[in-house]
Amino acid sequence: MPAKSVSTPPFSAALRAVGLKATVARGRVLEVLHAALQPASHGEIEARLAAAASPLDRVTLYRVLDSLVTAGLALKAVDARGVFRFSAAQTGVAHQRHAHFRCEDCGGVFCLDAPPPAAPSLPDGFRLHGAELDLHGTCARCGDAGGGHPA
Amino acid sequence: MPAKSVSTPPFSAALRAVGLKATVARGRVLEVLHAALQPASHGEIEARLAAAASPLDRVTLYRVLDSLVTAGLALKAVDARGVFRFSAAQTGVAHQRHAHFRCEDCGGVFCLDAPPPAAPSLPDGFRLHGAELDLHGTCARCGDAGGGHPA
DNA sequence: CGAATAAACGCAACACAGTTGCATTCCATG
DNA sequence: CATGGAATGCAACTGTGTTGCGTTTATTCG
Repeated sequence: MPAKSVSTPPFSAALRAVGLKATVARGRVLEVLHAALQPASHGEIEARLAAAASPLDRVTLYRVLDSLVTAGLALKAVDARGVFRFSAAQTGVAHQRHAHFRCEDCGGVFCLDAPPPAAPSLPDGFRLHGAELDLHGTCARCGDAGGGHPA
Repeated sequence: MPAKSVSTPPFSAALRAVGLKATVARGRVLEVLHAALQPASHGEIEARLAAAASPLDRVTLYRVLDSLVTAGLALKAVDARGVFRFSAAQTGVAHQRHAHFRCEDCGGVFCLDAPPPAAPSLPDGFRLHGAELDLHGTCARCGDAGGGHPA
Protein backbone atom coordinates (compact mmCIF):
# COMPACT_ATOMS: atom_id res chain seq x y z
CA MET A 1 0.00 0.00 0.00
CA PRO A 2 1.21 3.50 -0.73
CA ALA A 3 2.69 5.53 2.12
CA LYS A 4 0.57 8.61 1.67
CA SER A 5 -1.75 7.98 4.62
CA VAL A 6 -0.49 10.96 6.60
CA SER A 7 -0.73 13.60 3.95
CA THR A 8 -4.14 12.63 2.58
CA PRO A 9 -7.07 13.89 4.61
CA PRO A 10 -10.23 11.78 4.60
CA PHE A 11 -12.91 12.62 2.07
CA SER A 12 -10.38 14.46 -0.08
CA ALA A 13 -11.76 12.85 -3.21
CA ALA A 14 -15.32 13.85 -2.35
CA LEU A 15 -14.18 17.39 -1.64
CA ARG A 16 -12.26 17.76 -4.85
CA ALA A 17 -15.17 16.26 -6.76
CA VAL A 18 -17.39 19.20 -5.81
CA GLY A 19 -14.70 21.78 -6.46
CA LEU A 20 -13.49 22.36 -2.91
CA LYS A 21 -9.94 22.32 -1.66
CA ALA A 22 -9.23 19.18 0.31
CA THR A 23 -8.18 20.65 3.63
CA VAL A 24 -7.75 18.86 6.92
CA ALA A 25 -10.47 20.92 8.57
CA ARG A 26 -13.05 19.99 5.96
CA GLY A 27 -12.03 16.35 6.09
CA ARG A 28 -12.39 16.20 9.84
CA VAL A 29 -15.77 17.92 9.80
CA LEU A 30 -17.03 15.53 7.17
CA GLU A 31 -15.82 12.63 9.29
CA VAL A 32 -17.81 13.93 12.26
CA LEU A 33 -20.89 14.53 10.16
CA HIS A 34 -20.78 11.04 8.72
CA ALA A 35 -20.23 9.46 12.13
CA ALA A 36 -23.10 11.37 13.70
CA LEU A 37 -26.36 9.52 14.22
CA GLN A 38 -28.40 12.71 14.23
CA PRO A 39 -28.02 16.18 12.79
CA ALA A 40 -25.47 17.98 14.93
CA SER A 41 -25.31 21.58 16.01
CA HIS A 42 -22.25 23.75 15.57
CA GLY A 43 -21.43 23.38 19.24
CA GLU A 44 -21.72 19.61 19.18
CA ILE A 45 -19.47 19.33 16.15
CA GLU A 46 -16.95 21.63 17.76
CA ALA A 47 -16.97 19.54 20.93
CA ARG A 48 -16.49 16.28 19.02
CA LEU A 49 -13.60 17.72 17.06
CA ALA A 50 -11.96 18.93 20.25
CA ALA A 51 -12.45 15.53 21.88
CA ALA A 52 -11.16 13.59 18.88
CA ALA A 53 -8.01 15.55 18.22
CA SER A 54 -7.01 19.19 18.32
CA PRO A 55 -9.85 21.69 18.55
CA LEU A 56 -10.97 23.58 15.48
CA ASP A 57 -11.54 27.32 15.57
CA ARG A 58 -15.17 28.31 16.00
CA VAL A 59 -15.19 30.64 13.02
CA THR A 60 -13.38 28.16 10.83
CA LEU A 61 -15.99 25.58 11.67
CA TYR A 62 -18.75 27.97 10.65
CA ARG A 63 -17.01 28.62 7.35
CA VAL A 64 -16.27 24.95 6.74
CA LEU A 65 -19.90 24.05 7.36
CA ASP A 66 -21.02 26.83 5.07
CA SER A 67 -18.76 25.65 2.28
CA LEU A 68 -19.96 22.06 2.70
CA VAL A 69 -23.61 23.14 2.57
CA THR A 70 -23.01 25.32 -0.46
CA ALA A 71 -21.20 22.49 -2.21
CA GLY A 72 -24.01 20.07 -1.40
CA LEU A 73 -22.02 17.78 0.86
CA ALA A 74 -23.95 18.77 3.99
CA LEU A 75 -27.49 19.75 4.90
CA LYS A 76 -28.48 22.64 7.14
CA ALA A 77 -31.75 22.76 9.05
CA VAL A 78 -33.22 24.63 11.99
CA ASP A 79 -34.36 22.72 15.04
CA ALA A 80 -37.24 23.66 17.33
CA ARG A 81 -34.99 25.78 19.52
CA GLY A 82 -33.86 27.87 16.58
CA VAL A 83 -30.41 26.32 16.34
CA PHE A 84 -28.91 25.24 13.04
CA ARG A 85 -28.18 21.54 12.74
CA PHE A 86 -25.93 20.01 10.11
CA SER A 87 -25.89 16.54 8.65
CA ALA A 88 -24.01 14.74 5.94
CA ALA A 89 -25.91 14.79 2.69
CA GLN A 90 -26.60 11.18 1.88
CA THR A 91 -26.14 10.71 -1.78
CA GLY A 92 -29.30 9.47 -3.39
CA VAL A 93 -31.62 9.86 -0.39
CA ALA A 94 -34.64 11.98 -1.22
CA HIS A 95 -35.02 13.91 2.00
CA GLN A 96 -38.65 14.69 1.49
CA ARG A 97 -41.97 13.39 2.71
CA HIS A 98 -40.92 11.40 5.68
CA ALA A 99 -41.52 11.67 9.42
CA HIS A 100 -39.48 13.22 12.20
CA PHE A 101 -39.73 12.54 15.88
CA ARG A 102 -38.52 15.47 17.92
CA CYS A 103 -37.75 14.96 21.59
CA GLU A 104 -39.06 17.88 23.62
CA ASP A 105 -36.58 17.12 26.37
CA CYS A 106 -33.21 16.75 24.67
CA GLY A 107 -34.06 18.39 21.35
CA GLY A 108 -32.90 15.37 19.40
CA VAL A 109 -34.49 14.61 16.05
CA PHE A 110 -35.05 11.07 14.88
CA CYS A 111 -35.98 10.21 11.34
CA LEU A 112 -38.67 7.58 10.95
CA ASP A 113 -39.46 6.00 7.67
CA ALA A 114 -43.17 6.47 7.85
CA PRO A 115 -45.60 6.38 4.96
CA PRO A 116 -45.72 9.77 3.26
CA PRO A 117 -48.72 11.66 4.62
CA ALA A 118 -51.38 12.59 2.15
CA ALA A 119 -51.11 16.28 1.42
CA PRO A 120 -54.40 18.07 1.97
CA SER A 121 -55.71 20.50 -0.58
CA LEU A 122 -54.13 23.92 -0.26
CA PRO A 123 -55.70 27.35 -0.72
CA ASP A 124 -55.33 28.95 -4.12
CA GLY A 125 -51.87 30.18 -4.99
CA PHE A 126 -50.07 28.05 -2.45
CA ARG A 127 -47.27 25.94 -3.85
CA LEU A 128 -46.10 22.84 -2.00
CA HIS A 129 -42.41 22.01 -1.84
CA GLY A 130 -42.42 19.29 0.76
CA ALA A 131 -44.28 17.72 3.64
CA GLU A 132 -43.12 16.14 6.84
CA LEU A 133 -45.00 14.54 9.64
CA ASP A 134 -43.68 16.18 12.78
CA LEU A 135 -44.14 14.00 15.85
CA HIS A 136 -42.99 15.19 19.23
CA GLY A 137 -42.77 13.87 22.75
CA THR A 138 -40.00 12.24 24.74
CA CYS A 139 -37.47 9.85 23.31
CA ALA A 140 -36.50 6.54 24.87
CA ARG A 141 -33.36 7.83 26.50
CA CYS A 142 -34.97 10.89 28.10
CA GLY A 143 -37.97 8.83 29.19
CA ASP A 144 -35.84 6.17 30.83
CA ALA A 145 -33.27 8.13 32.73
CA GLY A 146 -34.10 11.54 34.10
CA GLY A 147 -31.63 12.32 31.34
CA GLY A 148 -31.00 15.62 29.74
CA HIS A 149 -29.64 17.48 26.81
CA PRO A 150 -26.90 15.98 24.64
CA ALA A 151 -24.71 19.08 24.61
CA MET B 1 -71.96 52.57 27.59
CA PRO B 2 -69.98 52.22 30.80
CA ALA B 3 -67.14 54.67 31.39
CA LYS B 4 -64.45 52.10 32.05
CA SER B 5 -62.83 52.32 28.64
CA VAL B 6 -59.63 53.80 29.99
CA SER B 7 -59.01 51.33 32.76
CA THR B 8 -59.85 48.21 30.75
CA PRO B 9 -57.09 46.98 28.46
CA PRO B 10 -58.11 45.21 25.28
CA PHE B 11 -58.41 41.44 25.37
CA SER B 12 -58.77 41.53 29.15
CA ALA B 13 -61.61 39.04 29.03
CA ALA B 14 -59.61 36.64 26.87
CA LEU B 15 -56.65 36.93 29.21
CA ARG B 16 -58.67 36.31 32.34
CA ALA B 17 -60.38 33.39 30.63
CA VAL B 18 -57.09 31.53 30.39
CA GLY B 19 -56.00 32.43 33.88
CA LEU B 20 -53.67 35.32 33.09
CA LYS B 21 -53.63 38.74 34.66
CA ALA B 22 -55.08 41.33 32.32
CA THR B 23 -52.15 43.71 32.07
CA VAL B 24 -51.68 46.53 29.61
CA ALA B 25 -48.56 44.94 28.18
CA ARG B 26 -50.35 41.69 27.36
CA GLY B 27 -53.29 43.54 25.88
CA ARG B 28 -51.08 45.59 23.61
CA VAL B 29 -49.10 42.55 22.46
CA LEU B 30 -52.30 40.68 21.70
CA GLU B 31 -53.51 43.67 19.70
CA VAL B 32 -50.36 43.61 17.61
CA LEU B 33 -50.54 39.86 17.11
CA HIS B 34 -54.16 40.02 15.99
CA ALA B 35 -53.46 42.93 13.64
CA ALA B 36 -50.48 41.17 12.06
CA LEU B 37 -51.01 39.50 8.72
CA GLN B 38 -48.15 37.09 9.26
CA PRO B 39 -46.30 35.66 12.24
CA ALA B 40 -44.09 38.40 13.65
CA SER B 41 -40.68 38.17 15.21
CA HIS B 42 -39.85 39.62 18.59
CA GLY B 43 -38.11 42.55 16.95
CA GLU B 44 -41.05 43.31 14.68
CA ILE B 45 -43.51 43.25 17.56
CA GLU B 46 -41.23 45.48 19.59
CA ALA B 47 -40.99 47.96 16.72
CA ARG B 48 -44.74 48.04 16.20
CA LEU B 49 -45.35 48.62 19.88
CA ALA B 50 -42.84 51.45 19.92
CA ALA B 51 -44.40 52.99 16.84
CA ALA B 52 -47.96 52.68 18.14
CA ALA B 53 -47.43 54.08 21.60
CA SER B 54 -44.74 53.90 24.24
CA PRO B 55 -42.10 51.22 23.72
CA LEU B 56 -42.27 48.00 25.72
CA ASP B 57 -39.22 46.63 27.44
CA ARG B 58 -37.43 43.91 25.47
CA VAL B 59 -37.42 41.44 28.33
CA THR B 60 -41.02 42.14 29.23
CA LEU B 61 -42.00 41.42 25.65
CA TYR B 62 -40.19 38.09 25.77
CA ARG B 63 -41.99 37.20 28.98
CA VAL B 64 -45.36 38.40 27.71
CA LEU B 65 -44.98 36.32 24.57
CA ASP B 66 -43.95 33.34 26.64
CA SER B 67 -46.98 33.64 28.88
CA LEU B 68 -49.30 33.99 25.89
CA VAL B 69 -47.81 30.91 24.26
CA THR B 70 -48.03 28.90 27.48
CA ALA B 71 -51.63 29.98 27.96
CA GLY B 72 -52.47 29.02 24.40
CA LEU B 73 -53.30 32.52 23.17
CA ALA B 74 -50.30 32.69 20.85
CA LEU B 75 -48.27 30.33 18.72
CA LYS B 76 -44.50 30.17 18.54
CA ALA B 77 -42.60 28.84 15.55
CA VAL B 78 -39.11 29.01 14.13
CA ASP B 79 -38.53 30.43 10.69
CA ALA B 80 -35.87 29.32 8.25
CA ARG B 81 -33.36 31.78 9.70
CA GLY B 82 -33.71 30.38 13.19
CA VAL B 83 -35.75 33.28 14.53
CA PHE B 84 -38.87 32.73 16.61
CA ARG B 85 -42.10 34.06 15.14
CA PHE B 86 -45.32 34.57 17.05
CA SER B 87 -48.90 34.64 15.91
CA ALA B 88 -52.31 34.89 17.53
CA ALA B 89 -53.91 31.53 18.18
CA GLN B 90 -57.34 31.17 16.68
CA THR B 91 -59.83 30.53 19.45
CA GLY B 92 -61.63 27.24 19.37
CA VAL B 93 -59.00 25.48 17.33
CA ALA B 94 -57.77 22.42 19.12
CA HIS B 95 -54.11 22.97 18.54
CA GLN B 96 -53.09 19.42 18.25
CA ARG B 97 -52.97 17.06 15.36
CA HIS B 98 -53.61 19.51 12.58
CA ALA B 99 -51.58 20.81 9.67
CA HIS B 100 -49.37 23.85 9.21
CA PHE B 101 -48.28 25.40 6.00
CA ARG B 102 -45.01 27.24 6.39
CA CYS B 103 -43.94 29.69 3.71
CA GLU B 104 -40.23 29.29 3.02
CA ASP B 105 -40.06 32.80 1.66
CA CYS B 106 -41.74 35.02 4.26
CA GLY B 107 -41.66 32.62 7.20
CA GLY B 108 -45.41 32.87 7.65
CA VAL B 109 -47.32 29.95 9.13
CA PHE B 110 -50.85 29.14 8.09
CA CYS B 111 -53.06 26.68 9.91
CA LEU B 112 -55.04 24.27 7.79
CA ASP B 113 -57.77 22.11 9.19
CA ALA B 114 -56.58 18.88 7.73
CA PRO B 115 -57.49 15.38 8.79
CA PRO B 116 -55.34 14.26 11.71
CA PRO B 117 -52.47 12.25 10.32
CA ALA B 118 -52.22 8.68 11.46
CA ALA B 119 -49.34 8.39 13.87
CA PRO B 120 -46.90 5.69 12.81
CA SER B 121 -45.67 3.17 15.32
CA LEU B 122 -42.77 4.50 17.36
CA PRO B 123 -39.68 2.70 18.61
CA ASP B 124 -39.87 1.29 22.12
CA GLY B 125 -39.76 3.83 24.91
CA PHE B 126 -40.83 6.77 22.78
CA ARG B 127 -43.80 8.68 24.10
CA LEU B 128 -45.92 10.77 21.76
CA HIS B 129 -47.25 14.15 22.88
CA GLY B 130 -48.50 15.54 19.62
CA ALA B 131 -48.28 15.35 15.88
CA GLU B 132 -48.49 17.96 13.19
CA LEU B 133 -48.32 17.71 9.47
CA ASP B 134 -45.76 20.27 8.39
CA LEU B 135 -46.22 21.41 4.82
CA HIS B 136 -43.88 23.93 3.31
CA GLY B 137 -43.50 25.87 0.12
CA THR B 138 -44.51 29.35 -0.96
CA CYS B 139 -47.70 31.06 0.10
CA ALA B 140 -50.08 32.83 -2.25
CA ARG B 141 -48.76 36.31 -1.54
CA CYS B 142 -45.09 35.43 -1.93
CA GLY B 143 -45.86 33.46 -5.05
CA ASP B 144 -47.77 36.33 -6.62
CA ALA B 145 -45.53 39.28 -5.96
CA GLY B 146 -41.81 38.87 -5.88
CA GLY B 147 -42.46 39.71 -2.24
CA GLY B 148 -39.94 39.06 0.45
CA HIS B 149 -39.46 39.04 4.15
CA PRO B 150 -41.75 41.18 6.26
CA ALA B 151 -38.88 42.93 8.00
C1' DC C 1 -63.28 51.41 49.18
C1' DG C 2 -58.64 50.47 50.92
C1' DA C 3 -54.90 47.21 52.35
C1' DA C 4 -52.39 42.87 51.35
C1' DT C 5 -50.04 39.75 48.23
C1' DA C 6 -48.43 37.54 44.39
C1' DA C 7 -47.59 38.27 39.78
C1' DA C 8 -45.80 41.25 36.22
C1' DC C 9 -42.79 44.98 34.83
C1' DG C 10 -38.32 47.47 33.86
C1' DC C 11 -33.46 47.68 34.17
C1' DA C 12 -28.84 45.74 34.01
C1' DA C 13 -26.05 42.27 33.02
C1' DC C 14 -25.27 37.94 31.03
C1' DA C 15 -25.12 33.78 27.68
C1' DC C 16 -25.14 31.79 23.27
C1' DA C 17 -25.22 31.58 18.14
C1' DG C 18 -23.53 33.56 14.28
C1' DT C 19 -20.72 37.21 11.54
C1' DT C 20 -16.90 40.38 9.85
C1' DG C 21 -12.02 42.04 9.15
C1' DC C 22 -7.41 41.06 8.75
C1' DA C 23 -2.89 38.88 9.09
C1' DT C 24 -0.88 34.29 8.56
C1' DT C 25 -0.73 29.60 6.75
C1' DC C 26 -1.64 26.09 3.52
C1' DC C 27 -3.35 23.62 -0.75
C1' DA C 28 -3.08 23.42 -5.68
C1' DT C 29 -1.08 24.73 -9.95
C1' DG C 30 2.85 25.30 -12.99
C1' DC D 1 10.08 24.21 -5.65
C1' DA D 2 8.08 28.85 -6.17
C1' DT D 3 3.79 31.34 -6.41
C1' DG D 4 -1.05 32.89 -5.89
C1' DG D 5 -5.41 32.51 -4.09
C1' DA D 6 -8.12 30.23 -0.92
C1' DA D 7 -8.49 28.58 3.90
C1' DT D 8 -7.33 29.15 8.68
C1' DG D 9 -6.98 31.44 13.23
C1' DC D 10 -7.54 35.34 16.17
C1' DA D 11 -10.06 39.35 17.85
C1' DA D 12 -13.89 41.94 18.01
C1' DC D 13 -18.69 42.61 17.10
C1' DT D 14 -23.97 41.98 16.29
C1' DG D 15 -28.38 39.95 17.27
C1' DT D 16 -31.39 36.96 19.77
C1' DG D 17 -32.75 35.15 23.90
C1' DT D 18 -32.15 34.57 29.25
C1' DT D 19 -31.45 35.46 34.38
C1' DG D 20 -31.52 38.24 38.75
C1' DC D 21 -33.48 41.66 41.34
C1' DG D 22 -35.84 45.68 42.98
C1' DT D 23 -40.17 48.23 41.96
C1' DT D 24 -44.85 48.57 40.24
C1' DT D 25 -49.47 46.83 39.37
C1' DA D 26 -53.58 43.72 39.11
C1' DT D 27 -56.34 40.98 41.82
C1' DT D 28 -58.32 39.30 46.22
C1' DC D 29 -60.06 39.89 50.67
C1' DG D 30 -61.49 42.51 54.64
